[in-house]
Amino acid sequence: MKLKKVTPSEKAARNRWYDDACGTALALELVGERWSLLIVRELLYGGRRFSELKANLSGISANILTQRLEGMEASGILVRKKLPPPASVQIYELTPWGYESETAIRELGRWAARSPDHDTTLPLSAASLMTSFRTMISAERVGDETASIGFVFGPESFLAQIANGWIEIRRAGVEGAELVFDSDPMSLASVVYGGRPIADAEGAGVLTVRGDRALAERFTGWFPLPAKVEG
Amino acid sequence: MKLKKVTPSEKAARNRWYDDACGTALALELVGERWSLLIVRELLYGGRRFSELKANLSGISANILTQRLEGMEASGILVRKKLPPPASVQIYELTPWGYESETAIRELGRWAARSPDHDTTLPLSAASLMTSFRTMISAERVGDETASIGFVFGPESFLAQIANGWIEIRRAGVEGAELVFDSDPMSLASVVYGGRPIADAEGAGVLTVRGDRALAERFTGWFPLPAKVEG
DNA sequence: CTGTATCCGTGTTGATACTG
DNA sequence: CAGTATCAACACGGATACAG
Repeated sequence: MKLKKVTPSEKAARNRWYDDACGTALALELVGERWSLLIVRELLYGGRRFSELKANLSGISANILTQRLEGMEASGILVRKKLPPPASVQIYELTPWGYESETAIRELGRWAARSPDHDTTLPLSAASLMTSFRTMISAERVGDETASIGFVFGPESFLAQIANGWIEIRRAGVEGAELVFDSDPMSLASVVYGGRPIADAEGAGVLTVRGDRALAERFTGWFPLPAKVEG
Repeated sequence: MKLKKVTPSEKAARNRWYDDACGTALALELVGERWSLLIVRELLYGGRRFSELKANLSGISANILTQRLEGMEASGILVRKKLPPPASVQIYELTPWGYESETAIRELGRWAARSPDHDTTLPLSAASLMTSFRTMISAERVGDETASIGFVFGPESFLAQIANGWIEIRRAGVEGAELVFDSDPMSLASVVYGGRPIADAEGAGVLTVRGDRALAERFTGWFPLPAKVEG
């Protein structure tokens, strides 16, 4: 008789455990495997399809992505959904509890941004950049300004609402925004975090500004990077 | 001619990278390997020796502990120190930036504590328990109380200062504390998080209370666990 | 076209035994 | 006590083949 085949989910279930009541240890069991937390990051602004995830996680292979999605579905971090016809496509979406991991994701990023090894010139996904805005925004610098700002990155678009020194972001059309950046994530990052002047990026043809240009200039100063540790 | 030998640190240096400017991705490169963040957790209250780390990280093997300590030393998260004679022992201690990771560690723990898989009856190190107190303390429940509370776990002891609804903890002798718990981490956890009455734990001989007994009773109510998600 | 399963080479991880 | 050496098991990622 053939030995019972071990399915991937069974393998995941008996994965190594830290056997530790500490919540941090459990967090590492839940999302500590390679790629897991970056997948969650990509889902922070709404459900995504398999191929979108794969495209935004440069270097991940399809089988690993499948494994991670299975594992995190089993843990209750995300769910598979079938969009109603005529779309009828399958997407992966965070559960409400899955969305709650954003704070931890941001705190990890805030901490690591001070590393001597942090390199802001590397590629960046749209979701990373949006999350970095939510992490790095300085309430002091924003002051009492309110604004509605759109971001277009090829097929993806986001709408940000600035209020009370804070920024809320969701995937949405940019209609009605006072200001719209049309760019790619890396180029916008080079302006906001790399100090590149907007005019240079526009001149290089990698960024377009529509709407309130003065607001655009102010916006780029709202996200100070923390001082790096001596490295 | 012989090929150049690859040293461990060189190996670590060319470790797989996510190639992502996102701070969270960098954090995962820095402390995302198995055990790394738990080692940091053990160091949060001061430098520890190799053997103390190994003893408190149940299941880690010596070679892995060595690798992780090397890697995190290279990343600037911790340093090796030789204590002056007559101690003359070597300890590993977080750098100031390493200590800053505590916020992220706590947020991961806070998030995972809501998992259906969270099991508060598993073993726990003293550092985990102290960190969980710092994570879970409810300012509302503490109110305006101030107190000095000691914890003795065999050879380890900690001193906590309660003020402004918050708790600061350091390794120190418990002399002068208004209240001292003498126990082991799991037993104290069963009282604070498991609802076990202090009297039962004392009756079972796993916990001793010295000092302000009424304060001890109040203390056990200051750390509400978040509601679990339906699992 | 969108995923999912399987094979395979390689590198990482961990248990045990061992050394200064 | 503080690690190293060795070796087996597993995880990763790429390619490819398959399924809805």
